[in-house]
Amino acid sequence: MPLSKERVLDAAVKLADREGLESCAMRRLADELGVGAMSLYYHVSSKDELITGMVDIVFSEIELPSTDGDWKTAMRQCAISKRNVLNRHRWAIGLLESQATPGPASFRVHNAEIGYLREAFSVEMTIQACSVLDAYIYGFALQEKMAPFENAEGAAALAEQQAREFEAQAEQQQLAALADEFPYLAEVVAGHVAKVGYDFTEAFEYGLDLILEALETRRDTA
Amino acid sequence: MPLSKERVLDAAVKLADREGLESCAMRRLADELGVGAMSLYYHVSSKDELITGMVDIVFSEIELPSTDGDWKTAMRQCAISKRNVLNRHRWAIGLLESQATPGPASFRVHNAEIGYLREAFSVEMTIQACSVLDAYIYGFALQEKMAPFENAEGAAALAEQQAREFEAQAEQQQLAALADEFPYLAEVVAGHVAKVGYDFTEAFEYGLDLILEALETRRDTA
DNA sequence: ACCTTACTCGTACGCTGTACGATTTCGCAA
DNA sequence: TTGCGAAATCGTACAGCGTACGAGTAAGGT
Repeated sequence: MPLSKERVLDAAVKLADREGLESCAMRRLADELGVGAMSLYYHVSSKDELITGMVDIVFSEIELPSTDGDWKTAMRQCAISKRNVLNRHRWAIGLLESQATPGPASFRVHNAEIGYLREAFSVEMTIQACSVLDAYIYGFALQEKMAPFENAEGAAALAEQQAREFEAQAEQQQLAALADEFPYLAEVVAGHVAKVGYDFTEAFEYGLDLILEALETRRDTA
Repeated sequence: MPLSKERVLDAAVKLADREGLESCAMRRLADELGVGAMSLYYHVSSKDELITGMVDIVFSEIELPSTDGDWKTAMRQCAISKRNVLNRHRWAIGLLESQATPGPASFRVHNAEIGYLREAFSVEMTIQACSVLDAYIYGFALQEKMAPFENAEGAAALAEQQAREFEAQAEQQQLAALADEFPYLAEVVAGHVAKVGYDFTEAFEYGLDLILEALETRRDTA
């Protein structure tokens, strides 16, 4: 099977998924493909182009619902799919919006989103809605990426474990001082997250619906 | 004036502001301070610690309003200050929330935000509100960072310029085909942004108020 | 048989972070 | 003043990075 741009990009995405973006070096990627390092440069002009291509693959995985339903459910599905894709490819989170030259898959997604919204909103309002929703989705994915746990149980477990260490350790004074200095934060972390945990999916959809409903209200009262 | 951790971090932040994070290499930073490269490692144990320190400086610049006023104006001011700080230090945008170990300034900010919200909301709702607002702010900053223009006039100028090239160039067919393929996107870009431009500050505050009002409504109807 | 084109890859260069050990500088006790 | 331990500085070296350059190979058309 010959090398090709597609094969290179696919391998790069898989490698980044598996071992992180920093492991996705040219020599390493070439090894993965059983090929010399410089061979990659025939199909990809630079590492920047490689990453641009990888990002566009990520965009292409976003599912765009048909234009049948109303704008709200369409945007909702779109947002949820976006978050899922971003969670499959966490390395892409800081890059999606920071690409100098967006690829075709990026155009496709934005065009579809604007299409859904234009059905119900003015051009000005469509731009605003797109901006707010996109910002929320990327920002949420960013938070999710850095969180040291995966789900509600994990969050509760981690918080509880830290509470245990809190009592057991000799650093107790320091941590107690910390809780003293930041009482509100301590209340939330120790008093709530440790008990019921934190469910990212639930939190995401709560905020998403909050924004969607607010947009609807703005439209009706405009 | 002797070297110190503070002096190193300050110089690093200034260098990153001026020439970008990628220019902030250890040797370069040492030159900036008129010092050998390895001298930095006496005050900072690794580049990671350097960056963690830089991020905490950024957090420390966020202005936290007094707890006198109501939660809404407090959170509004806080959000606006956050965006301003993030725009002064664009290199920090992808890093703020991706730090494994948040510094004290980060705790301080989150504690204050939670404090404002707890005055009006339940613990659960406070967590949600914090999550939504933070996600929006970081996401918006991310969009702003990658945009190839700075303000409304710039946006209009750029869009218009591209429209000119659109007609002038031999690539016309390609671009026309692009506009054909993505009609909604084309309408927004060519038909609106090119005319009235795009004002980031205005857009940011529109979305911010949208979310703040939605939170207020949720609280009152709960 | 020969040339062209498409493709692969070895070597080398300048950059990065940083481990290690030598060196310099400084404050304080004798 | 001298001497000594600690604090601070820095030169060298190494492994890794992206990639410029040019040599090498394989396949297809004449």
